[in-house]
Amino acid sequence: MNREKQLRDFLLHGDKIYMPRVSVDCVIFGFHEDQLKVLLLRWKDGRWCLPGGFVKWDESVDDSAVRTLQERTALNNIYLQQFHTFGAPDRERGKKLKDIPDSKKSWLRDRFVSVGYYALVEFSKVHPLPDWLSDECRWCDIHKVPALIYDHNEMVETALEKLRMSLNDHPVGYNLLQEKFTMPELQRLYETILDKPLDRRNFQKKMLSLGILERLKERKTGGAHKAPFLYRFDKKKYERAMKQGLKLGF
Amino acid sequence: MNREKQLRDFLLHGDKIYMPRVSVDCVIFGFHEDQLKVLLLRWKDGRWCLPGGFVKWDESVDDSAVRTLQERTALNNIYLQQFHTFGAPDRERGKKLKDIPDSKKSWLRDRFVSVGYYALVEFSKVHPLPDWLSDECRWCDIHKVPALIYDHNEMVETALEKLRMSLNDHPVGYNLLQEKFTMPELQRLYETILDKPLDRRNFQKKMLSLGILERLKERKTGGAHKAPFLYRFDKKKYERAMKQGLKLGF
DNA sequence: TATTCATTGTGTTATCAATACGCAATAAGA
DNA sequence: TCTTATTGCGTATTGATAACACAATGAATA
Repeated sequence: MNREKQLRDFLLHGDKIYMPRVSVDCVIFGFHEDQLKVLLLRWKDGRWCLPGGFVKWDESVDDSAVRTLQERTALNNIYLQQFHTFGAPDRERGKKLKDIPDSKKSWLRDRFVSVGYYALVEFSKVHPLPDWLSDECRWCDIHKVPALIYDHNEMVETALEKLRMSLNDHPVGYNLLQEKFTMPELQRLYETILDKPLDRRNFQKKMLSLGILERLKERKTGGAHKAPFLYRFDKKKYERAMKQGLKLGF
Repeated sequence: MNREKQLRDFLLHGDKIYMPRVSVDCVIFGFHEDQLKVLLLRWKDGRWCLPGGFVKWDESVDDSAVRTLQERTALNNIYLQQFHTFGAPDRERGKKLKDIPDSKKSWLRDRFVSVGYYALVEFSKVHPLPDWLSDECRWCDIHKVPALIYDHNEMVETALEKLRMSLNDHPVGYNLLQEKFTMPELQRLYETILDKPLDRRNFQKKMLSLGILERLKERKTGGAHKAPFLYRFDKKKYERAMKQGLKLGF
């Protein structure tokens, strides 16, 4: 079988391409139907995990995260942020490599330290792709993440905390929403990330006061009530405001 | 010579104790004479670097940072914070291992990824100790850091940025100052870290409003002017306030 | 067609925090 | 004793945040 040969070759000779002891894992956030989502992989043995990968000898750790992201989402120019490195000695304890011949000689045998990144992507543009070890790659509601391998649940938690903290300096809506969006949509994004309700009117006031939004003439029709305006980020004003550092203060 | 044998043994067999490819570097901050300081090492070849070390096979990356700290400062219970991982493929380019026999076989040969930590210590309690590769371990003013090896200058910059950002959530004075201190001393600490002047009266008002300081009956005499009160942190109130998250807002 | 209803857009007011100062008290030196 | 730089405490002003009122709208319903 071809895949078996591929796996065996990876186990025994992967260290010619990849640096041992260091890996990368990505918490990829998306926003859909008023819910914050993360992208998960299901291994052939049924267990769930975060998208991740290894670092090539001649590439930076950051670049290996970019590569992982591209391979799983088919997206370029992704907003990516290193958030923490996980280095417990037993973090990969488990049945890794079990039943695989020659695994004792593999470069994967001993412990790995993993550098965690989180990414913000536009949900509708993503086409999730499983890797060659996985059967499935799909979005999962942030509140319904199943048990993941190793310390990956902790990674999701930590990534969400860091995302929350960066909320005051980085208008994450720019990366998570579609180009055109309504004020209620933007508000629900913030409410979902912060996990608390915000006053509708004060939220709108604060967002508009930042001067980074452009109101379009269109409205979003089709809803059952008053049609809200559509907005988009004004890229120039957005970047000018970012340099001076936003202060949202939620 | 004994030291040469020790070095050779470390180069050839260190990987029995230490995990290759991953290292740890520490930016150790202290505060003395109104200046923020970092602890630096001078190698036998004259170059300066940050205190760092390697990760034992059975210890966590965090623990290896704690061990490094203890070995350089002879302190326990140090406030330590992982702040970034540095993983450029050429970050150790230079004359590492040059002129050392058998270096081609060493586990140190290829690239390392380094996990950066910063520490806050009480200057007066530290007894800087060089490691076995260094001649000297001493404090250096944050504004006068010389050229350091590899990417260590970038590490200092990044650590300072992160320290600044954490200033609003963590009253760093608790870790950097002596037990008893005056309000002007606390203010100058903040001014040094933020690199900007603060209004004396508003600073005092805000600090006292946090309710984590205890004013002592003593005053600090000996100065050329009005004797300021001495304060210390009220540990219970301090920790209670920390759980709810301080908001300093400088 | 008129009515109902949930939702949106735009205010106003009250409260709290941050900033900019004024001034008396004080310790050391002249 | 007087001067000087500094400390402790206080107030006025400004600005931001939080709480709430109300008219406008678009679809569903009677």
